Amino acid sequence: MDTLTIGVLAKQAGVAPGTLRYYERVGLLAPAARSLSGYRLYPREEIKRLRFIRRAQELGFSLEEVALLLRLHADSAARARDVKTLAEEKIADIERRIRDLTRMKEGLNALSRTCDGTGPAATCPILAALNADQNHGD
Amino acid sequence: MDTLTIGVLAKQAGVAPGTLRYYERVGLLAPAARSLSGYRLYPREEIKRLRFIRRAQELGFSLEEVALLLRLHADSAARARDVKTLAEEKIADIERRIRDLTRMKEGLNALSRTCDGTGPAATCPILAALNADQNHGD
DNA sequence: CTACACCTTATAGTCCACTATCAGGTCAAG
DNA sequence: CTTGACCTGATAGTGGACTATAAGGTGTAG
Repeated sequence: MDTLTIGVLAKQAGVAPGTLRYYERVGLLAPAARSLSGYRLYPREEIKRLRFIRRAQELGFSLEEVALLLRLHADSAARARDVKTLAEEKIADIERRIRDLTRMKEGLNALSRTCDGTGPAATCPILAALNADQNHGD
Repeated sequence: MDTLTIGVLAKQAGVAPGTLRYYERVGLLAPAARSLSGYRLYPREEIKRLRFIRRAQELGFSLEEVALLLRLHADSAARARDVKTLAEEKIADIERRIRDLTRMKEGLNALSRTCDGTGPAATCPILAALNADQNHGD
């Protein structure tokens, strides 16, 4: 037959069987057909959907957003504009996170440069800065 | 008296009272002294420790790492080198996260550029790319 | 016929840093 | 003496994406 059990599909997709059950529970995968004994039987092309999910995840989309992308994909009334908007919002979101991280990194770099890494921690300007009475930057 | 109740200290530190109880539970704050009726009574200088915690958090340190920094700060045998190493590891960690996010952003930008945002989603090259049989980049 | 690998569901746990809720005790003002 | 704002501890919930465990049923090779 041209159907896959959960373990086979999971292996092909590079995920755990439990992940597929989880995806079904949260509505990311449609409930699979069942064998007489209750085993899930997936059509071979379900691997495509799983690849879609993984790629979208790698681009930073949450599973909820992936589900929306999949709905847009299946909806003949959906507009390309909606997809592009999602992508652009995600880009903006990622840029915000990069800015936050960059700010942290710069703060750490500034502190790190003040410490020559010798002597007791009591003399470490990094700890001194964290412990200062006033605020450092503002 | 020169002690603060949990609500007053929390307000001065800009956190919720529950946060201070939580910090005590996880060992970030020493158990506070108690009034006869069991109220926590904090010395006024505890605000310094809370500021230390907040600053370190803003630099990207987890509470566990903050606890370590505080231990180094209190330990006369600790070396400045250890503090600097922590900072450098955190910088490297942040740089990794920035690289991951940058990769995502570039992937999204590449896809986003391919879509002119007109027409039905079925024609959207973003969805087409997510849905492709082969892998996009490799 | 018996291993053994697979499958099923339900439920709970993970990480992190809190936040919320509950049932009750305390303190100060009016 | 009551009201209301505070405090206490214990316990559970949040978000996100799973992972783990338990107790059982199934499929197949030897």
